[in-house]
Amino acid sequence: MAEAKLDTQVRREQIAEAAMNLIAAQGLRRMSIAAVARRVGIVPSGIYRHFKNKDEIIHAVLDRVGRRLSENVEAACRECDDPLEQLKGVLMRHIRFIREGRAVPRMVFSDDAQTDNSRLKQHATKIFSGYIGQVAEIVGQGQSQGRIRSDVDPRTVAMMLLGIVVPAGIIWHLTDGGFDVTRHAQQSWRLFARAVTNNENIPVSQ
Amino acid sequence: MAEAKLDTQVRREQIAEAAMNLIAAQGLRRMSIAAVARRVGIVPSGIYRHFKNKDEIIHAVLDRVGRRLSENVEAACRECDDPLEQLKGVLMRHIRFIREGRAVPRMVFSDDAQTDNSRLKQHATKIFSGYIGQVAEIVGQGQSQGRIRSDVDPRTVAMMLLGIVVPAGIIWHLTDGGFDVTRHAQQSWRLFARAVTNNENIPVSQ
DNA sequence: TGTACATCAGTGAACGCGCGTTCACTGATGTAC
DNA sequence: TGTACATCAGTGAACGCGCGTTCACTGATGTAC
Repeated sequence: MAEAKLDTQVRREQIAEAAMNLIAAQGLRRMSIAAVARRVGIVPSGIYRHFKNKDEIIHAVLDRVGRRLSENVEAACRECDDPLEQLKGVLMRHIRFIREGRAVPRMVFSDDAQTDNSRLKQHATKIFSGYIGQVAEIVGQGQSQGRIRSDVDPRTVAMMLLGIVVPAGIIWHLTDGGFDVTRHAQQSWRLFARAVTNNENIPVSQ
Repeated sequence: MAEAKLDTQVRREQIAEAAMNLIAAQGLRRMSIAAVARRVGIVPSGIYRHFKNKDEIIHAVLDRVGRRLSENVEAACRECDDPLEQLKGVLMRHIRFIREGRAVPRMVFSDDAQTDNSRLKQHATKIFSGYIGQVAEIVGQGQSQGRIRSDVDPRTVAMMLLGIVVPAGIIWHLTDGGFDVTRHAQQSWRLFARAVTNNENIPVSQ
């Protein structure tokens, strides 16, 4: 093959990216060293020039997922000022990830991550609760602006928003895309907005 | 070992039960033929007297899970007449499953079930949407009784109820039980009830 | 500018492990006579 | 009631496969002189 030699920093990026895409498309189980190597254009053993073992690759993927989720929230916040609209932005962006097959839910649910390695579990927990924390912050702002009811825990609200996404993503995957996640998100959003806003305020978006 | 010989009907039950418990406790990945055999008190190859292959065992487990979820809904319906209270009953029972480590979420999310075998995916979808359908029926009754808003799709409401359970279950597993799912369910229920009830009606339970 | 050398990304053969599954067998159980 | 036989649950050795990982190697790249 005589593949071009590339710097290990570049390869690490490529490998993590390939691994993430494989997990999104086929699940953690199918993310084998061989499959990742093939995508990168390298021989399996070559992977070990850049990562100590498979777990390290998964950690790298988790970092990427965390970064992507974080960017999601930041983009939604930049888009507008109203916290409620920002929450809707986060929701719809996440839904778009699912629709584009770029969501990595199996990551967190996967057996491997859950039973074997407690370091992976810890890392996944960190990513997960980091995301919830960011969303909860928006909720908190909405509360101090009087836009969102103050008698609820921001983190509970954040998790409920995630609760719209997760089961929808599962069905979407199970039915190979044969489920209208966008419609579901819009319908759920109406309910969600009604639940969290002060009764006085009618939510801006339908 | 000279294990006592038992009828194949009995063994099938035992095997499916053992497999389900293994999946609930350790995930589908760890549910190996060897592990199931050990629990049943049989040699691995003995399993094949009662099931054609591993997939058939998973199908049997899916049937069990479906039956269990169904019983859950029926029990909640028997308990009281108010549809809203019934929904809360379904929610809290599901939460109890999680707390007792008897929930089998990884089943549905698992990589194997999702990528490889489309028959398993179909079966999982059937179980999943069957459950949602049952809950949606309660919602429909609530709507015709004027207890629940009529401007929402019953299935969307059902999925939202599930949306309270699923992410909570994930965190519960990731943190080895270090997350108060009951508290989360109660908090979420308040929001949920506020969203789905007619504004006129104040929900019965706090 | 040209040569000698160190660095290090990529190679391919080989390993050990766990797992699902097969197969010829054993021996207990229940039925036919 | 007692014996002969068919049935079939349980056994253990063996298999092939995929996978993660190791290791001695090759050869391109970039630096020192």
